[in-house]
Amino acid sequence: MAEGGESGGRAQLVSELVRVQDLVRLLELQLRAPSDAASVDLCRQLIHQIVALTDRSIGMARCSPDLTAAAHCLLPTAAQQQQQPLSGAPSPLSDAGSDLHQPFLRASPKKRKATARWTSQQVRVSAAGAGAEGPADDGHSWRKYGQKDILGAKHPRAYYRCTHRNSQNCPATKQVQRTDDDPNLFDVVYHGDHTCRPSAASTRRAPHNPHAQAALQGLAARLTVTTDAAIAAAALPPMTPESCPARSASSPWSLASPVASDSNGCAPGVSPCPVPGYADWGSHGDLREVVSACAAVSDLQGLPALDCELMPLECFAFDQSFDMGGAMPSLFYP
DNA sequence: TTCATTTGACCCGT
DNA sequence: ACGGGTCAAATGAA
Repeated sequence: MAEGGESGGRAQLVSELVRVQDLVRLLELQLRAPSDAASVDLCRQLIHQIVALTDRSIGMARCSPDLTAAAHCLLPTAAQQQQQPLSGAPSPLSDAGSDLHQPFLRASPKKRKATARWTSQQVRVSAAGAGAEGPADDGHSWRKYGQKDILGAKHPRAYYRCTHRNSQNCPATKQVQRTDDDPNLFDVVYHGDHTCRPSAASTRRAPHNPHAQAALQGLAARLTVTTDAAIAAAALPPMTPESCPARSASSPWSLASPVASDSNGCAPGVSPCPVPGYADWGSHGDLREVVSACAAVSDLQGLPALDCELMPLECFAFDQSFDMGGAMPSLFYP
């Protein structure tokens, strides 16, 4: 993206968010260490700092004149979210978003056997650390049951269902599609919740598995949690280059952080990695989602004596009661 | 032998 | 008719 001149406010906001990112990396490092009371305390301190910084960033974003327009575009009220139709998605990618979500947001399922009560969550996942064939393992075992070429999309969409669908009637499915603009990125749409029991999940990891950390790293550095409401927001009529000049017209999607800190040979250490995509953070939506990832981590703060090292990825679930009005997409600990 | 993947056909909503 | 989602037979890998 070619933003001509970045305002001081935005630069300051980005600076704040860079600090947030550094704190998240510190948190990641801390989570790698053997967890004891001291490390848990340190994690909590880091989380407090992250929360404080994100609060400041949000305040800056709301006060910054050149971001408020974008904020109006991207932060609809909860009432708006409920009222806005999901039409008008501009790209094949957003097609995956809007079209796929309609059956789940609207009462009537579009496809046969579609479950109207299903929820859906979208994430954009970097595949840099997981090979070119697909995004990293998300902790569940999936079985591919189909693949389709999607109109207007360069890459086919793969359909997966939970391996335990038959044995445990687990309704979870996901769709994975490589993004058009970046082959290293995958749009993953999760439908339904896993009802399969952990004990029966043959591919479950041992307690000290890297995926637990990958989950947190993903939150902080690789994943963009995009709720239905956010997708709806992305498809809002006001989201036009005219009315939303600060926003990139390329895609309603955004990558939480361009830094694949654990996958590009760039150690997720204290020293910050180069951030090649920062200049591309052209929208408040992008910034907001970075904040979201941080806030998701901060949600862990309230956990009693959370042993992050031992926490399995499956402990996370998307907070479906997420309120776009004032909160952020978050993960909760069931 | 079992399980996962591939892929063409089918179903269903628009 | 078209496009997206699912089914199920064929195939391959462990």
